[in-house]
Amino acid sequence: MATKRLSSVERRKQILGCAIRVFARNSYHGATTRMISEEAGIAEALIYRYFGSKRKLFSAAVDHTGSRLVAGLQSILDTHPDEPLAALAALLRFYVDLLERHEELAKMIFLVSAELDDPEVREVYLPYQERALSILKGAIERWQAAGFVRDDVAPRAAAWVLLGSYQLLALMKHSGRLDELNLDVALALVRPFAAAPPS
Amino acid sequence: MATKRLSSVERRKQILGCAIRVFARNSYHGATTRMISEEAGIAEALIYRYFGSKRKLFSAAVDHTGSRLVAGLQSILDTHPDEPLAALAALLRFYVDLLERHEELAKMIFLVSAELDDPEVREVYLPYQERALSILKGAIERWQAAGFVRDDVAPRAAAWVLLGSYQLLALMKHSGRLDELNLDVALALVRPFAAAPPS
DNA sequence: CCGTGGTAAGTGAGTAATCACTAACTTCTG
DNA sequence: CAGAAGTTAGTGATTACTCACTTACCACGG
Repeated sequence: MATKRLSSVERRKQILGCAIRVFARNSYHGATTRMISEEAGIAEALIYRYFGSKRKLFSAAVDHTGSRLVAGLQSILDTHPDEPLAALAALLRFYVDLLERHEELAKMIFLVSAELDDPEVREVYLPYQERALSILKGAIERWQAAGFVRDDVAPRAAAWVLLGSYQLLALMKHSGRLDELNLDVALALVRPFAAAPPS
Repeated sequence: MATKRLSSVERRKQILGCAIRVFARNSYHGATTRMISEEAGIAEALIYRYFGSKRKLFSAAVDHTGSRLVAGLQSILDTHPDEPLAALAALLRFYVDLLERHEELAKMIFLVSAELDDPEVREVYLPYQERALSILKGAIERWQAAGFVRDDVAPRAAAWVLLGSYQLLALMKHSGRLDELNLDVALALVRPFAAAPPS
């Protein structure tokens, strides 16, 4: 077709992006390699030159998603080292931004959770989840030491809740109820951490 | 085959049960009508006599799942009308029980969330979700009036969080980390409601 | 008690379409 | 011109779904 010729690394990136979009819209089994090739404007066979199989392509998509999630969390908690309230607000904003401006990535995280008994998916995704949990746990421990967060909060448990918050927002979004995400919900998610009741 | 002859209502129930199991294991697109017929020990054609199409069968499975979820919530909050702590504990136990003893149903809820941009699925599932939210919201409002729950908790927002808690537990379960669900996590989920810090 | 016929329950053998994937080919570009 | 980038035209297997058919059940007349 009128496809421009790309370098192999750029083409790989492009195919991966298109694949993520198609997987997000149709789930793994619902997406076809033909759909992906059409989204990318290339011949179906080219996918196999770059990724070998549909399954490996999906694994690459999961890997990309996980790495973006971890990178996002890391950067947020790095830029607010000792401002828990700002950090938590930024965390929620990060989630919402993911849901609204990077819908494909958001859907992928949800999709991965559903496809989590595929061994290959587990192997790629769970390490990222573990890193995300440990990043959150570390932040909570630091805030506890600084007296920002109640002492009787268990850091690992709180990390689970913060990570899981994303699932709640995603559920609201996919239900078409993200508009209900207001200060009330944010407060309900964040309140248990406050050393003193927030103003 | 050696299939016993059943009445139409019993056969319908049996096929639905098998379909839920197969859908839960393979997601909608991953499950095939052949798999379902084999699970039920019947000819594939019989599925179409009873349900018309794979999609309608899935809708029936979603409907069953939603109705079980709502019924469970309703019964829990009915049996603990003015004991918020007992009710919340029962709620978490209900979720965990769903995850451990009715794995197919648990997986279905997760699966529905992922398939939520299919209009037919939305149409079947969202009303159940709305009912679940309003059941939870009603309970929280009653507890507030009785002084069990802080006044600055927004009932609808809290209902979202309680409903979303299930997603967190499901994520832990599918990650193989349900063993981490201890008092700490339960407390992190429930603490924001307490009028006074729980003992 | 016995057949017996009507009907509901269930099956076998397909259909066209689509799936993931491949081999042999062409075209562009440094 | 060599090799990398990309395509064409298929492969057998599998998909959701259908149709013509058979079997078991049961009310009812004798």
